[in-house]
Amino acid sequence: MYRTSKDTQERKDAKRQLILDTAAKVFAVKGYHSTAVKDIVDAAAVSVGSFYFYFKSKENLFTELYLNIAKRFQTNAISVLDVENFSLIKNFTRVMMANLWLYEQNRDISKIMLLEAAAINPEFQKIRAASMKESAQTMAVWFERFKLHHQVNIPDERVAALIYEGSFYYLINDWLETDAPVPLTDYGYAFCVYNLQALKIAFEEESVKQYIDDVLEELEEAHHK
Amino acid sequence: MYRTSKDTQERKDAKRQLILDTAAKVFAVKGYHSTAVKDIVDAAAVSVGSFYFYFKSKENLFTELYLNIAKRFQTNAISVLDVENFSLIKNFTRVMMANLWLYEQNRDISKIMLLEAAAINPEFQKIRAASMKESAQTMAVWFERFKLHHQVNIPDERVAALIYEGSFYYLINDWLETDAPVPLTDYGYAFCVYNLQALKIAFEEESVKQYIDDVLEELEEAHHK
Amino acid sequence: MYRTSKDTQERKDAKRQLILDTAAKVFAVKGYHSTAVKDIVDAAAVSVGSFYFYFKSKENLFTELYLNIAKRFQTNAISVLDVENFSLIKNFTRVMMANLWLYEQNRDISKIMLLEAAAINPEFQKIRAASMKESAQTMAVWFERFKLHHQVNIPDERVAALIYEGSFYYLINDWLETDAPVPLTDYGYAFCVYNLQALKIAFEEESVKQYIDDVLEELEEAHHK
Amino acid sequence: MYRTSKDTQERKDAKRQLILDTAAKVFAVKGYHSTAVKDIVDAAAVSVGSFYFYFKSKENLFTELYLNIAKRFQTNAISVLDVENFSLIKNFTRVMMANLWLYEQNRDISKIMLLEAAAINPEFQKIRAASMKESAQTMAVWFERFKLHHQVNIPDERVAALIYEGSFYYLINDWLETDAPVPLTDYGYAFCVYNLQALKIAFEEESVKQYIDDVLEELEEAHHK
DNA sequence: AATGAATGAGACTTCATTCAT
DNA sequence: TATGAATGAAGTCTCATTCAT
Repeated sequence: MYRTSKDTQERKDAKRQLILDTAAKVFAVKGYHSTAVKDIVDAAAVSVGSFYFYFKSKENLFTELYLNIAKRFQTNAISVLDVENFSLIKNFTRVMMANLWLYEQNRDISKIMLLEAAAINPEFQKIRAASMKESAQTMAVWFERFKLHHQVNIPDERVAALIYEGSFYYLINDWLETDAPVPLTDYGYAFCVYNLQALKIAFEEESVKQYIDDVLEELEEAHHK
Repeated sequence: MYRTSKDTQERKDAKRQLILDTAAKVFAVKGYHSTAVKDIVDAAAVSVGSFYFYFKSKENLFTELYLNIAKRFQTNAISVLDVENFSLIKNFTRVMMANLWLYEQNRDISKIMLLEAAAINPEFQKIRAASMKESAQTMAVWFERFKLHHQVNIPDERVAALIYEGSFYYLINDWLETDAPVPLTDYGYAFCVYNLQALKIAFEEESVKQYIDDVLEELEEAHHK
Repeated sequence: MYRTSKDTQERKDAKRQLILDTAAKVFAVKGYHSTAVKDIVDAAAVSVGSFYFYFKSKENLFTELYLNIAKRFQTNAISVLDVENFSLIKNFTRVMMANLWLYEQNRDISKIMLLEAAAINPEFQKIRAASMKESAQTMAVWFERFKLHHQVNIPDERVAALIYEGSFYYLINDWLETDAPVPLTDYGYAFCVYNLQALKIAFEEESVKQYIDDVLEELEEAHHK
Repeated sequence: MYRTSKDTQERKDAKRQLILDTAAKVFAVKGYHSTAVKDIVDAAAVSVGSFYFYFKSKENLFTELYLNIAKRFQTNAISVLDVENFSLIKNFTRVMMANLWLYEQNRDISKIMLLEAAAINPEFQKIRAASMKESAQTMAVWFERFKLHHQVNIPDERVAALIYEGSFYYLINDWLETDAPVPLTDYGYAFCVYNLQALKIAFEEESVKQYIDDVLEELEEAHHK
């Protein structure tokens, strides 16, 4: 019994993950409300019973999906930081690009984060609001540090953080609506410039361009390993 | 025979509007999907039959609501422009504030625009996308003009327009989630500064502050008439 | 007041008849259950209120329509009889053709009689059954008389009457389903032969053909006056 | 896991059939349009969900019911034929009686076939018309063969087939309306005589009576096995 | 662990009829 | 008489969840 329990656990985990991944795909295409549990289990080739063995409810599954993704985004942004050796400008640019890159890698998931999550139901709003607040908070801390070390002009860090997040999400959102999307790098530079200038950070265009190329290359490399 | 068709028409219009307004309120509280037609008609104290006499379907009503609002925002922004006499900076600041002000006036409606509209169903996405595209287009034209007349730096107007819209919506969104919201003017200045700087427009802080005060006063005045 | 009452009455009757006629047309196209009162009043360009001023209910209107038609058919058949001067064969042939002719003249109405009337609701069945029984009874009396005056073989008049009616209705029914119907005379002869033979009545083909031509001519003539 | 898929399948089939049979009964009493899905599931003691698990819609169920019956009637008629050894008269008589017998066995279902099916809705008319056309076609082929082998007089086989079908359905129809119906044999002879004579087929009364008795006995026997 | 048949609350919508004008 | 806005009961169907196997 004990010898097989590890295998069993692995199989369980795999099935759970399969349902989670499939759900993400289906939600992205049909939207949360237009997706029936049956749609998910059919696509994943598992039974309704299994679905409810692994997840308490449809909403529960969605919440888990949402929080998972939120975490991944946070992690991804941090992965490109090198606080010790890089300048704030470089780190900021790298974070912006890392986030754009991650969304580009996961169109399906992005749609869920941005479009669906907003309208599940009043209860879910709280979860979403908390997650967003946390994310903005991280940004606000950054902006504080900018103020300490740079010649910047940010009347209100919290507002700035929100605006930054919004600018990011809307850009992505538009990109998701477009069927044949433009490559990320085209958006990237304009996006970085807009936000760097918004904070009144002085930068050299060539440096920023270089930072962008570098971080994208790194991310691709890490991804293909 | 009905006394005068004018009376009747007026009563019809009033009832239709009542349903529309009530629906906006209920949607804002419960969300589109959690709101049953029954909830709306109960809140408006009309019968289900009346609902379907005035609107083809629940989704249809929502679409009308959405497009109405979109139009109002467009109109409101234009109302504060004075292209002949005002500088671009002044006009831009006024437009930004007019939009913020309108959302502040209509919390319910705003919630619908931003949160619900994103996830009605795949068909509705098209309507929403078209509306958003139009809105961004207006902004992009503005940014073109900035480039002609000012010392600015906008690598890509379309991206800039999207980012601007996003910055706006996210700020509002956060404000909607907060139960005891901060007065608009506090957000306003930080918001204007962020976006003016983002375009690398040189401005004097005091002038911008003055523009903001002026336009808010005007809007209030026009509103109370 | 009194002077106009006759005019008023005429106008009332005309409107009532208009609704009745229009209803017949709409029922024929959409069927009783798929036809809404609104469909009828729209087609007749009258108001819902008027409809309920003249008729107690939708079912009531249908019943009246049905009984009207049933009566017209009875009357029409009788109109071609000449009991004194014509032989039974001639009279029978003339009746068969008169009925076929009347249906051909009123496709709409026929559809109602045959297809819709059968499935209004359990209550209406009684009305319909009574009407049909009466019609079959008339036929049964005829067949009695055949037995007295001719060399015929009819084991059971009631069954024969039913069968005759059925043969008639089914032929019409098929003709109604066909989009480009064959002219009546083509059906007529085969129909008459079938039923005359069924009763084992000896007849001369040429005479029957002549009877058919004569009666159709008469009916057409009477119709165009 | 379900013990055996065979058991499960059997239970599924049984439940499906239960719903089908119950629906037939309820439709026969209340008529298609007056019967709510709730009426059927209550009568069958199953849930609404089950109804829609087994059938796509109320109309769908009805169509299946209708086509099933149509098929059974076709099959039943063929079962009494013995083309090799029996004369055409004998075979024709046997078919007529087999059909009458089957309706007598299934009053409920018959009512559906004859009365309800005519007025479901315009779309269903096509299904019904096709089914009836097929049935009449079978008969027309028979009549062709009569012409080849017998001294008959059928001016138009297609019309004759329609008339025959009509005579049959109307007889049954009347019998369905009557609360205390006459035994079948009483109808049977008169019916056979009418149609044999209608085709001008010479026959001996005693033989036909014998054929009738024989086939009814056979059918009863086969039925009780 | 797994299956999928079964459940039933609840959603949307229609439409015959009423009634204020 | 005439109008058509208003009503709400009733109908069909969906789907998240449960549970016997």
